[in-house]
Amino acid sequence: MNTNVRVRFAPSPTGYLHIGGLRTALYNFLFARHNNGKFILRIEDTDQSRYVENAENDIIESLEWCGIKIDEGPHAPGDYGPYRQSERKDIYRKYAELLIEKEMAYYAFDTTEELDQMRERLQKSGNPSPKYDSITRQSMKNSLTLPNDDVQKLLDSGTEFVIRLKVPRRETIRFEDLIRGHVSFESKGLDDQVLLKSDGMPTYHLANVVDDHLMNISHVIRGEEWLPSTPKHILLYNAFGWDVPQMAHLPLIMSPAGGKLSKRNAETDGIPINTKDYRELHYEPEALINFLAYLGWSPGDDSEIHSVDELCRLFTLDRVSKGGAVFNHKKLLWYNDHYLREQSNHHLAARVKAIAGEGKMKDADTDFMASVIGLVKERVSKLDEITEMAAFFFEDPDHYDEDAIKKWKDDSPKLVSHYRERIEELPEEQFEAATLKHILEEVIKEQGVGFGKLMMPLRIAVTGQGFGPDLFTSMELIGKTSVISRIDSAIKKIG
RNA sequence: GCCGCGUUCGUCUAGGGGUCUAGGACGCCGCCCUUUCACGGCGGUAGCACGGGUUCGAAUCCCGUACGCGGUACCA
Repeated sequence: MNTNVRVRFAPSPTGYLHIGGLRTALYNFLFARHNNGKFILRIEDTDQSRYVENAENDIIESLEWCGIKIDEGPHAPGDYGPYRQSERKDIYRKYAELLIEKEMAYYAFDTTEELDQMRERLQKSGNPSPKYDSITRQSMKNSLTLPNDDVQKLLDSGTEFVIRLKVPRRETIRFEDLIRGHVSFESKGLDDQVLLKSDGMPTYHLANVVDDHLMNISHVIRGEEWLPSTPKHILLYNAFGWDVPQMAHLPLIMSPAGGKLSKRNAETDGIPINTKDYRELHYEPEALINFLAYLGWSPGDDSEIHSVDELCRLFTLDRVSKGGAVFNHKKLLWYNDHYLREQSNHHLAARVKAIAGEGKMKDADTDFMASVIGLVKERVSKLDEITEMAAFFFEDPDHYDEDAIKKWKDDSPKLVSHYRERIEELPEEQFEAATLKHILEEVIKEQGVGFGKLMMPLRIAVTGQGFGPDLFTSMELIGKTSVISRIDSAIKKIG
């Protein structure tokens, strides 16, 4: 096994950490851990026009929330920094110029307008995707067509320029993708990619190759959207005379509506798109991670539940699938309720209190809250649902559920009143589930009715709902005084 | 349009020539449990995109077709 595995997650800070990006990070992390390697975070902030202030922090916090630990990155010093590309600007320029020396790249002075004109002209003559390539570059303004003196003059006068990769005219570029196997591209389909922009910043293509080499990256594991630009990267590695890292292109995460999971088509399906949204909506990070791990990968057995540590042990790239995977929100919820139930009542009690709004729930006794949670936790799939489901333990019902109220019949007030009389006689310390149940049994016997005839109206009176946890245990928890006053107001309000 | 990558139940997947009348999970449906709603247990529904090869034998290998997705920027 390779002992020098170094992989990187290289997001651009143009927004919050996308759920697809999170999975890419996760696979990189799992791969690194599985192979005793390093997981590196590199911030690809070379597009200054798209920079978003808080993005970098969000990326780091989101990864941390998920239990993905960064070995090297902007806030985790290592031997290969800096880990922000904007801070490496000079490096790229040096390497771009090296390429010019090697005649693998050239200066180009074309303005945006000239580029547009070229594309328009070519499009008119029937070329649907005009490229700046080995043919068109001959009629453009660059150091290949201009006399050396003119080039020097332009450079000296501070004229804006870019550096472009000189893509060979006819060459087949092949590489072995760890997930897809043999992949090949013809160079004639590639354009002379800009490597260094006119603002002096590198494009992704240059920066990524230079950094992966300088940072000693062994495996490039990234989304499939990068597959078509990989031949350009191979060309660059070859031009520099560097070894090409192992490549692995991950299948995309798709929206149920089809297409790459994006803000527009995912949120209409109720799928949060940013990792931060999952945190704010109180999803369990373990569930998200477990779910995401299985979106495009499986260990090959029938298992479904694994902790991050187990995933590290199990994860291998050869078990990553090739086809895109549709995000299945229901399954995420299934994972979520699994991880929720795994937690102790007391632990959950503290968490619920922390997220509860101002009110009795926030100030509740933790032991009491834990008992309540024991009753409701198997009925919810997300933490915040507990606050809704458990509300009646803390507050008297302020309204009665419409569907439930249909079970409140003409004889309900009478039956409920009988029960009320009986439990009122109970001393506080005997206000217990078993006793409460026993009394109900006696009442229905005396009245000659079935269980449900009293049960449902009682439930509605006490909880306001037609469903919920065991009523007797619930009443015990709510307490005698409150239960009786709830019965009284139900009889008054519903009739 | 061109280039590339894909295609097993609705969804995520197992499967790498015979053990596949294709296995698991989510979902859905039914039954059981039950004071309700859940949990749980049991059972069920549903799939190898299509057409050609190769082979004694193909979900598995090859070639087409269709469909899907991605790319086609001085964005990543």
